[in-house]
Amino acid sequence: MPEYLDAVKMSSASAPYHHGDLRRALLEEASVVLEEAGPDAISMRELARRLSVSHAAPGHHFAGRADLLQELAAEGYRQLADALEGAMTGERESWLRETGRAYVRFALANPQRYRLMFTTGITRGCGEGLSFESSRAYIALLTSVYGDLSHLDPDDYQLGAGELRSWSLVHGAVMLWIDGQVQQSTTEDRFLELVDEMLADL
Amino acid sequence: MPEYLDAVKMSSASAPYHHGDLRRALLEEASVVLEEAGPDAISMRELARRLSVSHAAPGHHFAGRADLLQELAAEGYRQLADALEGAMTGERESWLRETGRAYVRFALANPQRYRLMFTTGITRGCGEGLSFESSRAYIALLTSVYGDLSHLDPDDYQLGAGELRSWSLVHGAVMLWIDGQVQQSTTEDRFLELVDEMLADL
DNA sequence: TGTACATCAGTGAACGCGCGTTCACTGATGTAC
DNA sequence: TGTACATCAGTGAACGCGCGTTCACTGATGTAC
Repeated sequence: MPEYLDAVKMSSASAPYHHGDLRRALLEEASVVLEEAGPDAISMRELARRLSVSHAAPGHHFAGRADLLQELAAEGYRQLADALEGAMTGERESWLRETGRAYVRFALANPQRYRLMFTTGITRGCGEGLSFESSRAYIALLTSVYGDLSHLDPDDYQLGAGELRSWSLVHGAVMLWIDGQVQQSTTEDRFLELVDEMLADL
Repeated sequence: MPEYLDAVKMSSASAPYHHGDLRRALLEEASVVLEEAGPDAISMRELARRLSVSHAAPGHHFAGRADLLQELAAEGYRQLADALEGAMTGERESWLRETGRAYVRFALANPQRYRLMFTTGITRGCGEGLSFESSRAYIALLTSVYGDLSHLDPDDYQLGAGELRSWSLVHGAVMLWIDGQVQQSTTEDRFLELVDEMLADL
């Protein structure tokens, strides 16, 4: 029983006037809708419907639809950054391969979240939280390619062939999979094997 | 002056009752809207508005919005297939690199068309025309990787690491660019240079 | 401990939007005789 | 060459949908005294 239902516990069977933690419930339900039907399927009214709440209620917790989507994306970038950073615990030689594996696994576990993060332009003109987390993920990616970044001047950074190659490889594989472009009969396990093979001699 | 305006030529200044070639005009205008604002921005009413025609008129030429989008996608796949096939005229060793370059250039010249083709699921349950052209493009891609495909049994084909690597690389680079994930200050020319570098030792 | 009151998080009705699709219609075109 | 008629490609009004957002409101909560 989710924590935000605490408010209901002691009350009668009829729905309580206050939800308990509608904000969190909205984010959780939005995640469900997201993976069920993609970013476009998320609407304030749909979420309200699913949570048996009036369709104006979400307005008290998010400035608007865009605000909610940014929050979802930020969550995703945080998880992705954590995963990438966590993949660089072993020896330096393994970083590139391991972050690649972690990257693809995150995306395949959260395909529509990944799509939201990378193909909807949600990072354009976004809030601080989102841009902080997405920067973290990008820095982790750069680190996996170059190791130490201390010699790198943030104000003078230019996209390089190294990170473009690695990022394109994982992003491409992931997007082909997510968008159903990979031959139908390929199983997820088989696909991951192929990805590992692809990353082995990166 | 587009050919479909022939019908207007001889008439007075007032709009003629019949358009001339509304079907073609719809496809052309849809291409414009597509590149201006992406696949989601294409609607039958918007196209009708732009062509100064009643909003029900497009219904006489396309079974529905999906039908029109499939036609746009099919056009794209035909162009892509032509470009890839055209890139394999030199010596065998250059095929992979040259098709890669052609692939990326097609996508960067038609970014939203590319998005329509690869990220909207438009090929699922599509008509013959579309699936024929997209197959042509895929076969060209396979040919660039393996050369002769005659030993390959179409009924027994399984996705291999070779085509996954090449396709992921170009698809990934292209999608990152199209979705604005590449550092803003990177120019298109610079990006193409990086892509060529990336493809040089494929 | 009790009460007044501010604040917060809900409700539900309403507005305005754009969309796809359907329908009876009508003007223009082309063909058969 | 002229005329009757079928066919085609438009029109414009209407229906129903879901959406985001706004608004005056009200019920619940928590705090000050």
